[in-house]
Amino acid sequence: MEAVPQAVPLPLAFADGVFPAGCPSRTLLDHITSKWGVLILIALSEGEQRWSDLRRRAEGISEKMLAQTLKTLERDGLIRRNAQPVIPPRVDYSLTERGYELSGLLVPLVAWAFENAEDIINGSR
Amino acid sequence: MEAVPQAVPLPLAFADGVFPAGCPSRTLLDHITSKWGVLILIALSEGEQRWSDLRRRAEGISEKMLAQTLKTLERDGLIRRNAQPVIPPRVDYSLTERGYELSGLLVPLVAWAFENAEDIINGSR
DNA sequence: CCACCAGCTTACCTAAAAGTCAGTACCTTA
DNA sequence: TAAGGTACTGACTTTTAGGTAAGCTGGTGG
Repeated sequence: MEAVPQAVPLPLAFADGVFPAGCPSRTLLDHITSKWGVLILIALSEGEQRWSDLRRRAEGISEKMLAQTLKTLERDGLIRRNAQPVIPPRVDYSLTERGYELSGLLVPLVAWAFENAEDIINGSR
Repeated sequence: MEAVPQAVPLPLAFADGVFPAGCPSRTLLDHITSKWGVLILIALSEGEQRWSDLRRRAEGISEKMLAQTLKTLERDGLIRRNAQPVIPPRVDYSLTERGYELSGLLVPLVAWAFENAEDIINGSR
């Protein structure tokens, strides 16, 4: 690895961007970077899944938080809820276009975290 | 925009990845996706900055949370603290290589959030 | 006739995150 | 002599996220 650059080359328009308090992007960021929000979005990036699949996939999530997180993401237009009127009930969740766009950015981030986590958290600097 | 794909084409190795509870990546993810963690990392992606700059940049942050967030990110090896022994004190913060790597993934995410936030949060679906 | 499945909702409670505010050190400028 | 800038720390309180556990629906299998 080469020297660490002191300024980022990425096209930034954050001059007065995300930083102001009360900016809507703060809220949106809170939703998608919430403890379970990321996991759900990542899980759905692998394709449509039903309630019980998600519950199993996002290990440790409670039903309450699953419901809450799904509602928030649906309200934000990131995921789609498809309830089939069958008995026993069957509800499928999937990403919307917008959610898919987002997950494209989220997946590399989570992958990076996954790769670096052990080194970082359990010492071995 | 075309049809929404049902499965993501990205190379995923999450089969038994981030999802297990107690996995270190959950902790790391919590650090970097914390309310202020993202903002600080993004701010530093624009280059080295001192304490008071960051305080102004991440509008609304308290001194306590700034200190706490900086410490966590430093412990994770994502940022570097450079204290000069001058009076009045001067402390500069910058990204490490690892932090720079991460910010490369974070910046597009935040940019996306910034662009989509208004639409999403204030209706106008 | 009872229990069970899936997909929730609700009420209640705890723990963790974050805010408030005061204080500290040291020197400079008014 | 007093106020102010910089980079903090610590005590205390509030807010919010999250966990636990129970209940509901309405057919179906035992």
